[in-house]
Amino acid sequence: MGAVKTKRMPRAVREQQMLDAAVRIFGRRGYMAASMDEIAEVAGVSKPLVYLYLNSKEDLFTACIRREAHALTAAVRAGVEPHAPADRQLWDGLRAFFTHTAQHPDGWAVLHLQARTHGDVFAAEVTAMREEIVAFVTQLILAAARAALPHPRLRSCGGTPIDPDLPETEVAGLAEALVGAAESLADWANATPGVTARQAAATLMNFAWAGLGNLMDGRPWSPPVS
Amino acid sequence: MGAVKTKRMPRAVREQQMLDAAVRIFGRRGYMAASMDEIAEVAGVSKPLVYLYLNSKEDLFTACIRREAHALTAAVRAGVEPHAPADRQLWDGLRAFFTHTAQHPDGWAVLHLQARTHGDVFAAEVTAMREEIVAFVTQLILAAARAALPHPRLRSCGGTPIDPDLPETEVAGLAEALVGAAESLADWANATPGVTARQAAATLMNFAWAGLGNLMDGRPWSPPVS
Amino acid sequence: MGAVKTKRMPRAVREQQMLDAAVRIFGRRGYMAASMDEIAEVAGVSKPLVYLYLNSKEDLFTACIRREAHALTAAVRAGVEPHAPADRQLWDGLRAFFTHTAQHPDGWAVLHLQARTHGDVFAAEVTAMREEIVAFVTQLILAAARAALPHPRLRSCGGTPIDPDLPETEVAGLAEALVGAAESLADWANATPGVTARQAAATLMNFAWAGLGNLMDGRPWSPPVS
Amino acid sequence: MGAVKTKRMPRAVREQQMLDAAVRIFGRRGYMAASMDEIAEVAGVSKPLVYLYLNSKEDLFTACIRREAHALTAAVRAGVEPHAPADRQLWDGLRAFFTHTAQHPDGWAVLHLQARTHGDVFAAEVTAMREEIVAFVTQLILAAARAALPHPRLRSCGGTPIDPDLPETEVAGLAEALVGAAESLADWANATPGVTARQAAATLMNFAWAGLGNLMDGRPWSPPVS
DNA sequence: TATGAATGAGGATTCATTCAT
DNA sequence: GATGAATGAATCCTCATTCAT
Repeated sequence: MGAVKTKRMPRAVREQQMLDAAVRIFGRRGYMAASMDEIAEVAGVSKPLVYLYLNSKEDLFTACIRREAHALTAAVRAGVEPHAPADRQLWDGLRAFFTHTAQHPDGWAVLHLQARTHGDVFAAEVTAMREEIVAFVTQLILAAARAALPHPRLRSCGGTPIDPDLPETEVAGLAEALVGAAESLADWANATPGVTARQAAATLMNFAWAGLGNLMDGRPWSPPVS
Repeated sequence: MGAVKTKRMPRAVREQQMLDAAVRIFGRRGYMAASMDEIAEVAGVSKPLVYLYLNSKEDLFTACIRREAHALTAAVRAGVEPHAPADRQLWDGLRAFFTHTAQHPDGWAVLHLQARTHGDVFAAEVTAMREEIVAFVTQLILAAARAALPHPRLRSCGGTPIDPDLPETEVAGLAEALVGAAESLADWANATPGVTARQAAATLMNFAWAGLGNLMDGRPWSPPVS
Repeated sequence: MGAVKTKRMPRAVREQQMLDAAVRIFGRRGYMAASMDEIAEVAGVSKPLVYLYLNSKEDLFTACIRREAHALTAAVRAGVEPHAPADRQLWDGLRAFFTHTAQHPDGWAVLHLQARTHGDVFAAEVTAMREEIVAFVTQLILAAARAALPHPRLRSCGGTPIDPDLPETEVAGLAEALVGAAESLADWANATPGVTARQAAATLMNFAWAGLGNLMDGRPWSPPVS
Repeated sequence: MGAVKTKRMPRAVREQQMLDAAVRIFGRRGYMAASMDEIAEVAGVSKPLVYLYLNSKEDLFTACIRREAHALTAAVRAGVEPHAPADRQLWDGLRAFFTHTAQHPDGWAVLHLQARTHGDVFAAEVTAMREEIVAFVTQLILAAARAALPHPRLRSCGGTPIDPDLPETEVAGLAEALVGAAESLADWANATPGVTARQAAATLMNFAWAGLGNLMDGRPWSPPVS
């Protein structure tokens, strides 16, 4: 069942094998339900070796989170051209994101489901990554807002914050919503056969960009007085 | 510690005490880390009684999920006027949703974090609720689309799906995105001091309604040819 | 092999059974080599019950030390008449001591061998008891010194310390030596067939009270007829 | 940390380094708590080399005991002049003993604490050494007795045992007591700041040679000026 | 209705020990 | 002569679950 038993590998290689196995098991069973026994077996290695290299279940899980977080952000970064217009950057980033989550469902489960559910220590680890992404999205939103400056309602105000209707908290909320929607769609795309990364990205772009566009146009939805 | 020890309560009351305790512990510790011992203690009851009434840890957790799911959907339903216009319904529903999740953080944690992380059996339980909400949102989207029917591009088509540009999967994706964004914002609002349910709802309405509005207007964002 | 399996005992009884087993195993195997498994088996009980009642191996060992220390000091105290002359008190105390250590070899091993060898926490536990005994002996030595006051060289000094030749550290050293000798003789008596508690006590009285020098002078201390 | 890593040492040297490390670790952590890993690290050597040279943990511990036992008896022997009077021999021997134990606390811990606590095999090893010392002390006691022969009560008996009041067991007990007192005082002196080897020896000489009774008579044994 | 007493099963972790180079 | 790589076997401890009353 486990990996083919190859003996005497250099440490670095074995460590990757172990992380592979761990991500798989943690992603499928959950942090607590995962047993070090199973992880070792899937890694094709004895349990003591796992401890020798990775110290403890906690450390192993942290290592998984870090590796997967790094892989995900790297994938997104690699998909984006830094100097493209904001909508293009978002589109590219989302495609990269959905592609990666579709190709690494266990890693995505580790990040999105498991890490946030098993203690602040682990949660903090993902939060760091998430904040990086939220910051990236926030920047895109602001860039888009700046691009929309010629709009009459905005033209007049040349300072910062760009728009009184877009205070910091509001922008943070928008970014949060967008990221949350993306995360949800990733699960949905993985669970719904026939939905490609491209389609998921298109759906979200439609949803978000058109919405944000209107926002920038100064036509925000306004709550009833109630 | 735990509930005051009162003897000989009617079964229904005792059961609620147990579920209260269980939701609290499951929500805070997670399904696996929660111990029946602690739950019984917090409930102010002996462990065998918990088993007598609720059978097993699994059943207890399921009961928690059901109760909290029911409470949440009931709260949302209670907040919405069925015959109001779609945007009003969405606005009311979101406010009810954010209010409830803010007031029942442990219940929300059970539904949003724990139930989805510990096996398909539990996940299915939330999925049912989620689908109900997604269906509700889907309906609102379609209602909005219908309301936009006078629009030239849509007028001509009288069947279902209403619009060739809005096939079923697309609408499902949009609803999914909206719900996902709402879920994320609930966490964000709970974690960010000073963000009220109303603000969270407004943020999401801005984000979503304006976007959907544009969509209905036939100005969808279109992906670059790449 | 273990105790007869009797079910459903009140907690206090079971706890004593567990301590009995633990003292036996700890005394024979040593703290670290003793396994909770074996202790549970010898106690005729499942392992979880041991943990339920006594928390951890450490706590269990501490409980053993305390119980045995208490039993030993109680035995010595019970053997001594508080108002008898010093030599009589010493004689009685030693007999009680050697009798007890002979009858509870495992308890004695726990106190004398194991507790002192496995970490300061445990050592401190015995040290408390030992200091009590050393204090008792110190008192006897001082009492004897006072009784010897009529001696010309001592008569003249009526203050404290009674004798410039017996400063505090010196007396402490003497008491330490006596107690150490007693401890050693307890092991020796247990290991040497045919040596009774009475003989061990007599040997030590001779050694300590009369001194080897006096012994040579043919004036050995002789035990009262009792 | 650990010894400086020097490569390619002759076997004998390496072995001593290992024993040094082992005595230190065994003395401080105890036999069972000591790990071969730590010993190897402190010795500045890889674990397989330890096994290559010393076979097993058991053998390593035995080697430690032997080396330390030998060192201790050698130190005592070196301190004693074989043809001096008995009291002088005892005095010198004790001083050498207390000096050595003070200078080699880890070795002393191995002999006095660890070796006796972890199984008969090791205990036997120390017992051998102890018996040698007890025999030496026994001889001194007998020598002293012979020196006291002119005493009326002893003169008449020319056989062995020299004195009906000093049968073999009795003498053995006295020697045992003296050795036990010495061992205890060694611990006490090591633990009590400001107590020198000389003072410990004097205390024990007073105690043993003169006896508490004589002490009270104001005739304490006094160390030669040396 | 309610519980004190009890356990089977399993999980994380460590350690002495050995290959293969 | 020396070591990085690897493991079988225990050990402590916890937990969901059930009797017997």
